[in-house]
Amino acid sequence: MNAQPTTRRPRSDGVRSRRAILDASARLATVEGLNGLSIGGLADHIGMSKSGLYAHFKSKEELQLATIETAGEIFNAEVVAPGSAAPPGLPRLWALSEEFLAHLERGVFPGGCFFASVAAEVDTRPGPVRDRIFEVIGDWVGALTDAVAGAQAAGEIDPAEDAEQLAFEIDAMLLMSNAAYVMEPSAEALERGRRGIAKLIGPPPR
Amino acid sequence: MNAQPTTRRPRSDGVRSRRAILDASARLATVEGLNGLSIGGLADHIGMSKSGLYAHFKSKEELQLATIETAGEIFNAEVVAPGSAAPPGLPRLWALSEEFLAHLERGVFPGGCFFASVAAEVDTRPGPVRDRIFEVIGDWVGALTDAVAGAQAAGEIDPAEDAEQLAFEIDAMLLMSNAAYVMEPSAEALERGRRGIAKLIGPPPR
DNA sequence: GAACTATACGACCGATCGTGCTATCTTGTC
DNA sequence: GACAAGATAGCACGATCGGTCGTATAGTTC
Repeated sequence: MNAQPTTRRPRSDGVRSRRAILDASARLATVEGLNGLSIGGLADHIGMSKSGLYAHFKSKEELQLATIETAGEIFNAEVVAPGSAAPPGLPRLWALSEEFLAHLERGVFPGGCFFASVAAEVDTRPGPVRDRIFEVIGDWVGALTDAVAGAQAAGEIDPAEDAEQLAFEIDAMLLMSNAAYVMEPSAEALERGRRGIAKLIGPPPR
Repeated sequence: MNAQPTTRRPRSDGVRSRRAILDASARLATVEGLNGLSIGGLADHIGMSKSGLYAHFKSKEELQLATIETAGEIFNAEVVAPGSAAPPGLPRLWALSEEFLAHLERGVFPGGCFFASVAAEVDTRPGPVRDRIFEVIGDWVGALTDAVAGAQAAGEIDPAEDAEQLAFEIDAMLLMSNAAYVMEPSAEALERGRRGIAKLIGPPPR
């Protein structure tokens, strides 16, 4: 439309602060919830004034949306990207599953899977926050479905199977592992998920 | 310690109010969350004054605990009891699953399964509220496990299977159906859960 | 109908919520 | 080193939070 020939640039310390805020926000939201997380509490947690923090966002909803974006990037970097690095077919499908379980065990988010934690909170509150969360979850399910289809194309999974259905079932195991692991953080919860997935698609290739 | 020989009796209108409060609270908590549900909001919702409502409970935590108890009774009456009425073995296992899916479809709780909704909120907050929720969930998983064991005893499921593992897998399908149904209330979410369970234990007997 | 008390209400408390406004630093550019 | 703009803190606001208190009402028992 037009030009802003001169400065609209953020400052270096500003972007550093913003990153720190959103990083803490994404992690804290899995414990306090997206709505339960208060501006003041978040500011205290990262040693900043409430108004100083708030100056980075126009509203709490914008903070929530930015938090979701950051959580999505973390999830992508910790789970989706390394999982997708595996060769297509069964290896990739198993890699995605194992990376998900591993990110639980690593405690990437203190309250378990960010999107599982947050979806339960906002699933009945229409608005852009809910919409964006559903989008990211849809992308994840899509990645699983694609991996299933890849395994079918490679002849490792019966092509007669409904790929979306199988992705649903695998995701069910992962989500259940997440819930069980948050309740009682032990290897058992993760192992049960693994065993469930193995029952669905066979043992991990090696 | 001492005797209160005479009147400590609640009044009839009191118990009616208390029931109405807890009934609304259990249902609203699946939308607003156990912490997100405010005393004032709940009072407005049932057309009562905040202080009048609050007089029934010593603290918000006690209201939450009573709410959980009420939700447990509802869940029991709507799902566990009718499911357990089916004959032991596969019929009962399938009945429990179908009753769970049916109570989602019936919209018994506007935010889906009460305990799934609320567990995600309190799973990282130690205290009596979390403890009680985990207990009820444990009872539910126990009922599923018992039903699996019953089906094994009847020779309908391979006795070599780990009953707890199979209960985990069935519960995973149900929880995933719940999550999907809350996101998009359509028969597809329920049907996917059914198909997943059928893959685990075979089609429902008739 | 009198006496008792569970119930319900309105007013109010201190704390905290999200959100602005303003002044003071800090950083990057010339 | 001056200067503009970005970043942060201080302060205050209206609303709402969980919670308390005194009081009026209505159900129960005799």
